[in-house]
Amino acid sequence: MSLRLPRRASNGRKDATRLALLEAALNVFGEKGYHGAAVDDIVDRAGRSKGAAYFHFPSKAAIFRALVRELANQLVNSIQRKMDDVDSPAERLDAALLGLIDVFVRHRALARIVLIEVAGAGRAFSDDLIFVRRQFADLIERELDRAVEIGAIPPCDTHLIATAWFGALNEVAVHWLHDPDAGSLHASYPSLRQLLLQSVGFSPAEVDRVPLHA
Amino acid sequence: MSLRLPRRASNGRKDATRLALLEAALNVFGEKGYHGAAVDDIVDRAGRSKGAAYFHFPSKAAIFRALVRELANQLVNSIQRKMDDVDSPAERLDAALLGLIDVFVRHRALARIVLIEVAGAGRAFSDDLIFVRRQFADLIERELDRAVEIGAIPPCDTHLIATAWFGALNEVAVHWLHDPDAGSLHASYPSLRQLLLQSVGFSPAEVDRVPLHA
DNA sequence: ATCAACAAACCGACTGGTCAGTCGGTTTTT
DNA sequence: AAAAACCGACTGACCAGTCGGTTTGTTGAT
Repeated sequence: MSLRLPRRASNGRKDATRLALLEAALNVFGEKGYHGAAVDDIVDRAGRSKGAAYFHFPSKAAIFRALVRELANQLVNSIQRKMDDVDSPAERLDAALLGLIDVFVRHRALARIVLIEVAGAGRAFSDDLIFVRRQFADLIERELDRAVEIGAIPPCDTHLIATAWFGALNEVAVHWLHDPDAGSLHASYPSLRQLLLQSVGFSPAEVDRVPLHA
Repeated sequence: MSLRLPRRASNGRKDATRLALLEAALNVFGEKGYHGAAVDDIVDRAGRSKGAAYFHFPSKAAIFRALVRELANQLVNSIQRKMDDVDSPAERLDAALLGLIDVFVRHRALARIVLIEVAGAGRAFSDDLIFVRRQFADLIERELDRAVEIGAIPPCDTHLIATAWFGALNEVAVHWLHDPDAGSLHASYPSLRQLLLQSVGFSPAEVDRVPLHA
C-alpha cells in the first residue's frame, strides 16, 4: 500500500523523508488512531528519527493535519477525475459514489483517518474536519446544482443534501470498517445508489438507466 | 442542564454520587472530548473525589462506557415514546427525526458524545460505537419494515437505509455542532424530512401530508 | 435507646509509566 | 566551510490508577 502522496514533487532526500514520514503516519494513525499513536511509532515505522520528524513538522498535530489535507486533496481530485469521464448528472453522481467506495475499500487506513479519526481527534481539529467534509460535499453539491439547472431534478437545498449524502455513505462505511466481514462495501452500492438518486427526485427511469460499472 | 440519568433508582448517597459523576462526565467529556478530559476534571466538577470515582467505576473508560450506554438508552426510549404518539409509518419516521433534532439542540454535550466522541475515542470503544448506532438504526429499520409491510413503500434494503438515514442526520448535526451560528438544526428539518421520506419512495402526497410539528 | 463492631462509601496525596517536544552533536549536501 | 538534514538520549509535564486512612451508615446485642 504505497499510496499517492506526492503533493509536492518528491525528489531529494528531504522530500523523501517527508514522504516516508507521512506514509508511516498514514498507517500508524490508521491502525492506532490519533491519540493511540506516538510520534515514536511513526518515526520507527518510517525508519527515520524523531529529529527528522520535528525538522519537517512542528508538532504531532501538524503531522496529522498535513496528512489529512494531503489525503483529502488527492482523494477529491481522484473522484473529480472519475466524474469527468461521464456526462449526465446522474452518471457523475454515480461515479462519485462508486469512486469513493472503491478508494475506501482499497485503502482502509485512509478511510479510517478521513472518516473517523479526523472527527475524533478533538476540537482542535474541527476546522480540518469541516475542511475535509466540505470538500466532499462541494463535489456533490456542484453536481446537484447542475442537475437542478438542466431540470433533471426539482429545485432543492443542494447544500444540505450534499452534506446528508456524504453522511449516509460515511455511516455505512463506518459500520463496514468496524466489521468488514459483515458484508463488502461494494454490496451496499446498488441500494445506496438508488436511495440517493431517488431522494432528490431523479426519475425512476434515470435511476435505473445508469449502468452499474461494478 | 440536569439531564435524565436515573437508570437505576437514584436514592441513597451511593447512587447520588454515581449520578453526580456521570453528569459531570457528560459535561466534561462533551466539552473536552474523551482524551482531552482528565478523571480529575470529572471528579472536580462533580464535587467528589478520585477515590469515589474509582469506587464506582473501575476505570476512566468504564465511566465513558457507562455514560454512553446510559445516554443512548434514555435517548432511544424517549424517541420511541414520541414515535408511539402517532400511527402511520411516515408520521412515526417524521417523529423520530424531529425528536432526535430536538434532543440534540437541547443537549449539545449529549449530541457531541453520542455523535462524535464515541467514534473518536478509539478502537477500544468500537463495540460501544456500533451498539449506539445500531440502536438508533433499529428504531428506523423497524418502522421502514412496517412501511414495506403495509405497502406504503416498495420493498428495499431497510437495514442499509436505516443506517444511511442516521448517517445523514449525523453529518448534518456534526456540521451544526461545529458552527451553530451557521444555521439552526431545526432549519434543516423540512429538507431533511423530505429527502428521507422521498428516498424510500413514499408517495409525494404522503411526503407533503405529514404536519411539520415544529 | 445506646453503643460497639463492622462494612460501605469516600477522601486526596502519591506513584509510575507514557510521550511530546528539545537539544547538542553528527552526517550529508551545497 | 557553511548550511541543511538528520540522529536519539534526555526531560518535564501530565494523568490514570493506587492505597492508607477517614467518615458515614448498618447491624444486632444489650
